[in-house]
Amino acid sequence: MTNSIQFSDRLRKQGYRLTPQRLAILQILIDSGGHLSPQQVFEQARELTPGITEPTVYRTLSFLSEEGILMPTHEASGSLVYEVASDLHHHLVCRSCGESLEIEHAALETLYKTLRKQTGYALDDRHITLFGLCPGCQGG
Amino acid sequence: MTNSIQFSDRLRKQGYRLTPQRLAILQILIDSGGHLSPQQVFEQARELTPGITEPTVYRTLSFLSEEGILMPTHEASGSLVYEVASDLHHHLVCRSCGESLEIEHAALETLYKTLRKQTGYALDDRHITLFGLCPGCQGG
DNA sequence: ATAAATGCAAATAGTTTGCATGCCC
DNA sequence: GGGCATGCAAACTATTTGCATTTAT
Repeated sequence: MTNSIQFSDRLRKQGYRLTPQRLAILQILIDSGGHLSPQQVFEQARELTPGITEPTVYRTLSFLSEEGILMPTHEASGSLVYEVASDLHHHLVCRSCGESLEIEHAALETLYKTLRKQTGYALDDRHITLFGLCPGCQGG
Repeated sequence: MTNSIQFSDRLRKQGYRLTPQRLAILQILIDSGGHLSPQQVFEQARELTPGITEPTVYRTLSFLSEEGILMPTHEASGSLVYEVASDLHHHLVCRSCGESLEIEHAALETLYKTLRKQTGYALDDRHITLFGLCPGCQGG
């Protein structure tokens, strides 16, 4: 259901332009179905729009994030990745094989509430990446 | 109770050397009582051991982390910080004023167990930084 | 004495900025 | 046509590496 067309009018109405570079970058993130680093996006974008440069990729990723179309996230490893902003969800990543899994925000709701009571802090992280070992990698 | 002397013998026995730079960096982290970035450590270290260089700070932070004396952590902002490795705990940071709070690992145990059941993943993050608004910053 | 750690300099990786040109609307 | 977006080049920041020298043991 997710496609780039639905963003077209929205952006145009705000006076922004739909360039091939922007569409390519958005399409790449949509097709990936997950999160990609700026460098990964750059490499894939070169195939769709030869001649595209890194600054454009970085600027576009920031732009689309400001528009709420993408969501930037820092993984625990410190690396920055982007993904299409959709429903609130978080990630589980296997330290061993790198496999990752989406988890619903509901899974964290309990923790948020508990901490709210204990500390008064109102947590608002919209995306957290948690690390561990997937079932397949736990075998001694 | 935490001081650098307890690490001395341990390191020496492994054939490592106790240099003024290493002791200074460790002391800085101990005194800070929290987490510091490599740059912050560097700035403070220059006062204790003039002439110290950035590569030394980076190498020492890595070294002490490998020895299990320090714990490196990536905050959600992507910046790398170090702190003295001690009991398992996590951090709550206020997005508005920056105030931070330690929370016990127990607070996350429930979440870990729930996710274990739901996904099979064995979570093992030993330090997570969560963001939100502290009580003082929640007021409209 | 000797191996480990430091300082210096330079390389590297990732990201950002300034500006003239190009192109979407 | 007008202004936003791009490409190019260069600057920047944080971090890492190589190597000769120093120094803790």
